[in-house]
Amino acid sequence: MSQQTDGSARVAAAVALLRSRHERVTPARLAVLGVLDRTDEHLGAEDVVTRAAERAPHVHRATVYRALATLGDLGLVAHIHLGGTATVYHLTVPEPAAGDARPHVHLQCTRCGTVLDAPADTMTALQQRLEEEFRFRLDPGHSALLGVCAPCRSTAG
Amino acid sequence: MSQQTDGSARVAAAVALLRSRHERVTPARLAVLGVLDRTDEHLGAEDVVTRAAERAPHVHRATVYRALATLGDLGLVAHIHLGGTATVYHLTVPEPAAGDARPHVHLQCTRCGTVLDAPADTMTALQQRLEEEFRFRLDPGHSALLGVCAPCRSTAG
DNA sequence: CTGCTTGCAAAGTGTTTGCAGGCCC
DNA sequence: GGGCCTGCAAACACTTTGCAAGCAG
Repeated sequence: MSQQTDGSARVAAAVALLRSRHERVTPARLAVLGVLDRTDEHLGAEDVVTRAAERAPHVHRATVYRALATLGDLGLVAHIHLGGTATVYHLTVPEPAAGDARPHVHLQCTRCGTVLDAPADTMTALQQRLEEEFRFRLDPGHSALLGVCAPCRSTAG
Repeated sequence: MSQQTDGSARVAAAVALLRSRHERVTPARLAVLGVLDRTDEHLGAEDVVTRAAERAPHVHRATVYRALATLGDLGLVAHIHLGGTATVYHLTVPEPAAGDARPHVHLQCTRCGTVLDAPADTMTALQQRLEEEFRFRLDPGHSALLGVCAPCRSTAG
């Protein structure tokens, strides 16, 4: 495994933000950031715990949960609710340059559990409508949209 | 037990459907149906447990969960995922006459937890789009849309 | 040094399961 | 009666909390 440096641009930016907020940069937090930076898939808290343990020796479950909460409050990490039950986390790229990696929408099949990614603009219209009609600021990527995927529809639909 | 209005049209219809499927009509199931029929709010499993206990003496937690699962499989009860964590249940009116009470969309504020109801057609366009582009059959009411409500936006946003 | 963070373990939620007995049909 | 349904308790997965010790700043 090319243990790519923790010096990833994203991690570096995250650390910078932590410092600017006078938040401590600890091994546990670095491990969590590193884990999230290293994958493009969505990891559950438990997955983060497991992978973080590979990076830092004794990161405890509770510590990871606390780190995820803290980083979440700082806006460095965001979570998505899949299936209405599972919560998965991902890094919200804080790179000044990067054009704000707009989170895509998640479509989850209630039959097979598969998660499809739809472009962010899929919900733009809805977002504007909710804004106008209800003054409700929709967070498009915060929860997955549930339904049945194509394969499952033909299987027994 | 002389219970008020268990003779609700909806409960009666539900019972009829249970019988037609050769499913047993038990006190516990009747209690669950009665509880759900009696309110228009969305109840969590635990709420159903509590209220069901008032109707039937010793309905156990596990029994309520099993009843909700069974009734769900039969299409008599549906659940919605709020906030991505809480699951709430409601009766899906099986009355032949009723024009299929299409469930409305739920908008939940991640700050104050309030749940707003938006008309079902709010997501019609999105639904069609997902259908065409991904062959994904969206279930509009299955999970709440998360975001920030008007009051909370002005409060600190 | 100061006190935010961590580790650990235990307590909490919310939901599910194995069994023996009970009740619907 | 037969077999599904229930009650009970324990198992479960996930997340949170109380403390004392540890380390960042």
